Amino acid sequence: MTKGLAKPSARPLFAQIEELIVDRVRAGEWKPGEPLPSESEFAQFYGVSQGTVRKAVAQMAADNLVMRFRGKGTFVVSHTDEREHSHFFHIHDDSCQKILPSSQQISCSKSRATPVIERRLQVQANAEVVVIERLRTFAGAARIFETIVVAGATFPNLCADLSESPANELYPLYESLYGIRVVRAEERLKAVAADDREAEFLGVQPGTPLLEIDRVAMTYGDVPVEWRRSRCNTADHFYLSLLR
Amino acid sequence: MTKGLAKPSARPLFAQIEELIVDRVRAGEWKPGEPLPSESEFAQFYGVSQGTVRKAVAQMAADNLVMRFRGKGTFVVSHTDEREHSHFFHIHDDSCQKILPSSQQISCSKSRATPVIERRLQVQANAEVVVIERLRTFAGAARIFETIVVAGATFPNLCADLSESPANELYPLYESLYGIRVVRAEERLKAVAADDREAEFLGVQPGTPLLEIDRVAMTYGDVPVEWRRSRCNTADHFYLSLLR
DNA sequence: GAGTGGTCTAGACCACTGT
DNA sequence: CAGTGGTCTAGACCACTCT
Repeated sequence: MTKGLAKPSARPLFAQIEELIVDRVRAGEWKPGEPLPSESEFAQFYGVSQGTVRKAVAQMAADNLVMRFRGKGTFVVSHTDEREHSHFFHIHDDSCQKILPSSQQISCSKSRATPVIERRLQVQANAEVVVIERLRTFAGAARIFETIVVAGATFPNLCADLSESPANELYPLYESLYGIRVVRAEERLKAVAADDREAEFLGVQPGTPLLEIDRVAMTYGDVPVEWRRSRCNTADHFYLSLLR
Repeated sequence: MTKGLAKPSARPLFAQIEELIVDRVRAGEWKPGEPLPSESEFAQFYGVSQGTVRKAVAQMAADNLVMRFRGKGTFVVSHTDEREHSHFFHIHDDSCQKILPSSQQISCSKSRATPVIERRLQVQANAEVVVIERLRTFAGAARIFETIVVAGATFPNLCADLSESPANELYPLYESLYGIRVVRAEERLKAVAADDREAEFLGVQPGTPLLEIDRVAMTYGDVPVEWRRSRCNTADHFYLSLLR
């Protein structure tokens, strides 16, 4: 009957509603795992039809920000969820089974951002950062040497937190201890030669080809959270990429 | 008012309509680049509401089977489209520009399927296949050595076709000459050492780390069409993978 | 102006989960 | 049972394209 908010805006109503709800999720109004208000509640609150709210929330579900269950409700996704474990991990073994590696920490220390880190993490020149080195193992064999860098300002006590409760997966920890949810990532893949240190940790000859995965993980609004460089021995494994 | 087809089926109506329309596209009722009937025509034809057709066709658009333009209509996508060029090509240079390589054919010949080809291309043991070798060049430098295998039964005259009209991109050619549309692909990435032949073509030392991309390209219904192994010198380039 | 896809509404019915 | 999300319908209006 009436157009509702009747804004002369170019953006569709459902996209505006989506943005409003995403902002509230982002602000922590509902924590990971908690239910959002129902469609009808949102519709009443924003003065739009239920169909418009549905389209907004459906888009959030497609973006993996929320999960919907018929008869139960809509819930903020959490890296703590079983099904979210290893969401960004794409290594499979040669028989095409998805791998769940264990992690062993080599070091954790504070340092200063190098130029490449400044650019990829979008931090100030010479900013304080936390650097973690880890070795990841599948089926008893060390396969990945991993260097992880996060901003010290954002994760002030990460090394202490990790020594208190060693974590196999870091993203659930970022979420539970620092309230930061990784929602997307960009990975750049190259083939490189193992240097001496990597070769020793991975038990291969220096110069052995390794698959380098250079990842920037981002939270809402494409804000970088973590830079990670994984060097993988892909003798018995591969990185799976599905294109449509 | 009425439920329409009123099937007691578990699958939603829109999904059934989608399947019916996809089957017709697949059968070639509308060729790549041609317009589909309008939403209202489909709605009348199938005896469902326009909204249900909309949902079906929207899903096809999300799967990249069709493209929709307001005021114009819905069109079967074609690899001949400008914007579909290099749709499955994910190599960028280190300044993050997407690369459009040129291709130089090294060889094209008929051969017999090896066990790995049988499995990946899902052809009979010892089936006739066409094997193409190509060298791909960016900015004057050879960067990718590529081996391509397709079923001989499906592409009987491919070598002759290629010598007649050398093609930089093969998928538009599969589509225009054989009516086969590649709609999705699975890529497996590894780091490998260059063998002597690859090293010579790529101008590197044997043993140099190369990024291997092992791709199976598929048409409708996940039927394999082509197997391709690309070995890339990633000294100045990377493979981009976006995770959400 | 007629036809296209895109948005928005309002209401009905369904399947499912909780109590 | 009331409440949730999921499907389907019917109709209105809009922005855009072609003729």
